[in-house]
Amino acid sequence: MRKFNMSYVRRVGALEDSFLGSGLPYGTARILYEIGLGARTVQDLRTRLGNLDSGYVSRMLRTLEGKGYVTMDRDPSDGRRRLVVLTEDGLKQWDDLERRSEERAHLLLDPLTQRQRDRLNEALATADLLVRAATITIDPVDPRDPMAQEAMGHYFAEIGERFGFTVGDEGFGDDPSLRPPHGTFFVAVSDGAPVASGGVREFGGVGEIKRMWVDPAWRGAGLGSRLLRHLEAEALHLGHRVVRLDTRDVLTEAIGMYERAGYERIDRYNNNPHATHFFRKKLG
Amino acid sequence: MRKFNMSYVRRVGALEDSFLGSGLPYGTARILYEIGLGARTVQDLRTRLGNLDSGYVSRMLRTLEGKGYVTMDRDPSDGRRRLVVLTEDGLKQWDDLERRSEERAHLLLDPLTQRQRDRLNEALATADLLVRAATITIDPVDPRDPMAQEAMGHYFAEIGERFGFTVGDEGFGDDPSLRPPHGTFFVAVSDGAPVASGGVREFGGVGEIKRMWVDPAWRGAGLGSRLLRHLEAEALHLGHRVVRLDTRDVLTEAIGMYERAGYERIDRYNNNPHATHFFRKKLG
DNA sequence: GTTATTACCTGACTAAAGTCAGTTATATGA
DNA sequence: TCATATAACTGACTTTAGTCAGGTAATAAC
Repeated sequence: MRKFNMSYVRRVGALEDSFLGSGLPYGTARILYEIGLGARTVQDLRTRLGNLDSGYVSRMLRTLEGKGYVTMDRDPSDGRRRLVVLTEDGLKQWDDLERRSEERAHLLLDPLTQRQRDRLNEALATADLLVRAATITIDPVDPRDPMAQEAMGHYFAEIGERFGFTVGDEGFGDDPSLRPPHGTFFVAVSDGAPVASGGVREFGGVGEIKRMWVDPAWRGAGLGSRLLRHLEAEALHLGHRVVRLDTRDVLTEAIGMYERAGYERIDRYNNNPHATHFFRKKLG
Repeated sequence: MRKFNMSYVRRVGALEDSFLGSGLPYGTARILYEIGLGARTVQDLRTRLGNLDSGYVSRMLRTLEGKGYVTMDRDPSDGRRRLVVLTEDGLKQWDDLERRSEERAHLLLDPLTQRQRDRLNEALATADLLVRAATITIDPVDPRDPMAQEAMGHYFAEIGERFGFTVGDEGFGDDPSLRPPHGTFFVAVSDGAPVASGGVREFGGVGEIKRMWVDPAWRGAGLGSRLLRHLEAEALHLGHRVVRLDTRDVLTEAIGMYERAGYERIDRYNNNPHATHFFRKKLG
C-alpha cells in the first residue's frame, strides 16, 4: 500500500496540477470545486477539506467573491450561517476545472489498450470501495438527528419497496427506545451521506438490534458485519448478555451474515408481521 | 480514475502527514527519505523529486546537515558532485519516518478482514503496474550508456540462463550498428532502473530489431508491444520499409506478440545459431 | 590552453498555505 | 432573560515551497 502511494502519487499527482492554469491557487480552486460538488455552507467546506481554519476558508471565499465566481447569502434557517452559490462565471470555471482534469486523465491513460484501461478501472474501483470501507467511522447519534432520519428513510423506503408497503415521511424517527439511556442508534457517514445505520434497544428484558441498513453500493465490503459487531458491543455496554433480532426470508445476504456472526435461529419473539426469521446471540 | 483520486487522497493522504511529527517540513522530510532510499548525489535527489530547483535542494540539504542528519563529501570521481550520506542520527530519523508511515497504514487497514486486505493489495498492485506502464517513456540512448549496458546485461543474462550459455561482462556494449546514424537503441526507465530495451539497426539492406528485452515483472502490461511499435517507427524513420527479427521457439510469449503485431514467418536470413524463428513485417 | 558546460551553491525574493487571537451577529438552553 | 455557544469574519502573523539571478569550482570539448 505504501509502495503504491509513493509510485502512484509521483505519477498521477500531476492530475492535481490541473487545478493550476485556472489562475486560482490550489486551495482556492479546491474550494470552488467543492462548492460545485454541492458544499453549501462555510462549515461544509471546512469539513470536506479536512477541518481547515475558518478564517482561511473565509478569506478564500472573499477571493472567489471578488472574482465573481460565487455569491453568498444569509441562511434563512440560521442567520449565523451563510449559503454559498456558484455564479454563472463560477460554474464556467468549475466546468473548466472538470474538463481540464478529464483531459489529463485521458492523456495519462492514452498509452493503455482498452482492455488495460478496463482492468485499471476495475482495480481502482475495488481499491476505492475497500479504502472507503476501512476509513469509515460508525458514530452514535440521536435518532432524531437529520443524518439518522435520512438513514432510516432509506431503510424504510427499501423495506417498503421490497416488502410491498410504504411508510409516511413522518413516524419513523421518534422511537425513544433507540435513544439513551435505553438504547443507541448509530450511523456511518461517508462524504456527507449516511451509508449504514442501525440501533440497539431493550426489548423483553434483553437487547434487540433494530433497523439495520447498509447502502446497496456498500454491500460486500464488510461494512455490515462491522456495524453488527459495533451494535453487539453497544448492547453489552448497555448491560445485555443476549441480543435478538428479526428479519425476513427475502434478505438472504443478511441472514447469511447473521449466521456467520454466530447468531442462532430461535422462535418468533414478537409480533412483527413483516418478520419471518428470528435470531439470537449470547454476548461476551 | 479521477473519482478514485479524490476519495483516495482524501482518505489516505493522511499517510503523508506521517512526514510531519518528525519536526521536519514535508519537503525536507522527502529529501531525507529519498537519501535513505539510496539517492547519493544532489542531482539524484532533484530528479527523483521531480526536477526541483537546485538551490532549493541545496538549502534543504544544508538544513539536514545543520540538524546532523546527513554529511556531504566530494565525489572522488567528479569533484563538482557531492555525495550525501545519512549519519547515525539521520538513519534513526529515517527509520522513524518509516515506522510511523507503517503504523498509519496498519491503522488504516485495521478494520478490514484479511481477505479484504488481500483484495486491496492485489487491486493496488494491478493499478500500480498499469499506471507505471502508462507513464513510462521510451527514450533513445547510446548503447554505451550505463543504463543501456545494464539493460543489455539483463538481456544477455536472461538469454544465457534460458539458452544455456553465458556472455562475459564485456563485449555486448560496443555494437556500433545500434548507434546513430545506422541504428538506435532505446531504453525504458522506471525509478532509475531499466525495465525494457531494444534496438533497431540496418542488416542485409533492411531494418532489423535486436536485443529486445522486457523486465519479467513488467510483462503483461503491454510494454513489449509499445516498445515494438516504437522500434518500428524508428526503423521507418531510418528509411527502412521492412524490418526483420529473429527469436527462438522457447520464447512463446514473444512469438505471440510478434504475430499479433502483424509479423509473418520467413526463412532464416542470418546465421545466428541461437535463433530458430524468423519474422518480417512491412512498415508504413 | 582556452572556452563552454556542469554541479552545486548563495542571496534575494514571492506567493501560497496555514495559524492564532479577537470580533460580531445570531441562536440555544437554563 | 441572561449566559453561553456557534458561524462566520478580520487582521496580523509565520512557515513552506518554490523561483530567479548570479557565482565558484571542476570537468569536458575543441
